[in-house]
Amino acid sequence: MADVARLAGVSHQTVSRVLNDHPNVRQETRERVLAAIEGLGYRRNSSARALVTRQTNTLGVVAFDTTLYGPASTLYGLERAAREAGYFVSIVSLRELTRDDLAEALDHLARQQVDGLVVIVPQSAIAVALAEMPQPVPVVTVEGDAGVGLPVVNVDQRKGGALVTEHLLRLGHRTVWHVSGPPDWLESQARTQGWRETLLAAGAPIPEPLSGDWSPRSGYRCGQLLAGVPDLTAVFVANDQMALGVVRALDEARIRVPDDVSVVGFDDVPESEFFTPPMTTVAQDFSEVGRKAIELLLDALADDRDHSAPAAEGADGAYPAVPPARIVVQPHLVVRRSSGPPRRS
Amino acid sequence: MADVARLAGVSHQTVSRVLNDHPNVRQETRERVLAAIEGLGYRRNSSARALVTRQTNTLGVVAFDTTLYGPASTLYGLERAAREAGYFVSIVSLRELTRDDLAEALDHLARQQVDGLVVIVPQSAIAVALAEMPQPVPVVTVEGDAGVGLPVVNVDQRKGGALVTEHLLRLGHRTVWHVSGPPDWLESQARTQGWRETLLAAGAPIPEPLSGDWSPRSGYRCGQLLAGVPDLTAVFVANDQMALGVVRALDEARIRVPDDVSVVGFDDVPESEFFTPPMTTVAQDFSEVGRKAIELLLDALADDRDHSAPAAEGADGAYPAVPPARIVVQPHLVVRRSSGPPRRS
DNA sequence: CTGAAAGCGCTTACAG
DNA sequence: CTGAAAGCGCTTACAG
Repeated sequence: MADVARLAGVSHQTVSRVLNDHPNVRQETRERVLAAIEGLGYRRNSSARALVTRQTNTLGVVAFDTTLYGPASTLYGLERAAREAGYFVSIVSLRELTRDDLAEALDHLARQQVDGLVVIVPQSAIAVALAEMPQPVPVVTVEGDAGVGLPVVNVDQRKGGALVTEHLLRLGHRTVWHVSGPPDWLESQARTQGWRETLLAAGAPIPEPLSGDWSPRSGYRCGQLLAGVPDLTAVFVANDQMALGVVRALDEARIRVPDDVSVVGFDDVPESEFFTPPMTTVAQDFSEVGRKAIELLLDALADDRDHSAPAAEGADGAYPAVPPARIVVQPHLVVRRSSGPPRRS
Repeated sequence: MADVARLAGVSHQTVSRVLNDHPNVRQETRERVLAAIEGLGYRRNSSARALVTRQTNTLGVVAFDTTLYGPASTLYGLERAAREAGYFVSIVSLRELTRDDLAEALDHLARQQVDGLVVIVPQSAIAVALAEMPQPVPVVTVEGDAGVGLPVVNVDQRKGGALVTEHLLRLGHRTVWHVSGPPDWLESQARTQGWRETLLAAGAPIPEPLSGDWSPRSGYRCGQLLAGVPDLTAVFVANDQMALGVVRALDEARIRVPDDVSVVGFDDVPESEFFTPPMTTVAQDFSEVGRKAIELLLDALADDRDHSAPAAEGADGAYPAVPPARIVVQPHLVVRRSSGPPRRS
């Protein structure tokens, strides 16, 4: 910066001014400085800047199992939105969904002095744990709505479960069986709730749901159980991977999809259109979720800056009690060949 | 830090010494300082530290399409290994695989002053472009071996292609058709090469390969073409997603897998075991790739520090010309039901 | 083994 | 519109 100042024939804080788009710089001076910057290939030292501004311009993301399509897509949306807003993104993937791992991740990111955090917290216990941890910086949660008072963006999973169930009922099925995800996952709970409520509203019998761990293998095991159910005509499986396993197990039991049994998944992974048969499923706009989360976080950061200015605060310095922001993204049903009317028996 | 020093009754650089595990601190002093740190919940300011040490302790990763299983898994391995080594990881996903996007990504990461970079460069043109760009910090490439002189870790894709082809020939197929990935992808080229060499060595006819873009849809289109090939008995498809599409298209043409035609994929995505039929494929240890890449990068960083010390350098300050490091991870064949002996016609 | 001093490269009131 | 000065919170020779 000193070099730039010298070459442009100004002081170094004038250089700083043009770098920060300060208004009080004469046009001609600005141009001279810009030329010097260009000529020297100068690049501002971000550490020095962070030291004085107390902002690192980096956002932390903590996620779980980013090899799955959903988290990976959300992460992609987050990264893209953050970068477009001029932020760096630092990521940590949890090995396990435990309180300790989460605490460690937050600690790691705090060490880096991120300006804000987005945490993907799929389990209720984890959402609660997160809410109880000290939060030195603004936090936005994704899929973490356990009513714990943190800002959240999520997909309306309950609606998704309802869409599937309505679809199957409308096709003429008397009821719909269900393979849920792990019971302690929020997404899993909401999808199951949507399914149950819809059956209830329709006066349809409500079978005992089976549950898997999202993996195709667990779906396969549930499928083997389902193959023994008399009168089975329709199954709602809580994700596409498990649905694939269910179809496989039914196939091995000589039960045809959709001729004998309709199977519907959830997520609309890119493969699902090419499963045998192509899978009816629910699409979620993960990128949108990522974008919205960053939007919310940037809003929170801006609020934070406003409030830290010693302006119109309450006497006790407390923030006005605004309810935490909530953004809900709507899913939609994608009908393919794995679902159809029940076979007349 | 001043607070800690005061509480411990020492100067602030003694605090710095215990923080940096400097040997010259009396045990008793160290303990007093540690206690003060604990008591105050003190955490070192990383920006200030980075400013003076010129190390941010963060590694940059640039990847393309991290929603795919391979890149997502590699990223996971990278992140985990980096964090275990005490590094932060900052990620940028390329929207498009172009020179401009790559340059922009590197610029972004340079702005953050990462200590080192791992770049996943699947296309030959991109590998070349990367090699030509100025590299202010050590770089390790993944799947980027275009002989451009950068350190690289990759999977032996050629071997993978050979494993598949040998497997099918051994089952008794006269030859093996091939659906490759995009021709400008290095992984694609290597898999095709392994296939071709194996057919050649066996004296088998070499059909003209089809090619897709890794998506299930493109596999589906190729499958429709293959359905019209007389004498078709075996196909090697360059990834599992496309293989899924191929199977779907064959199925629609009433061609049964594996009864009529054997199909083999590549990658061993978690779903492939539950496809209908379960897919024979090639497994790659993506986490291992990630770990090795970080290992290589950390080595390079250590070398860099050694060399920047004004020790035993050549007169011109040039580094000794060691060839760039290369790590090759071996893939292995996973045989499932989608491949079998040809039908006697 | 420990402390006083300088400096890393910026930004930010404060003057002019 | 522009500059001289202080300071952000560390580390690192340099003394003692």
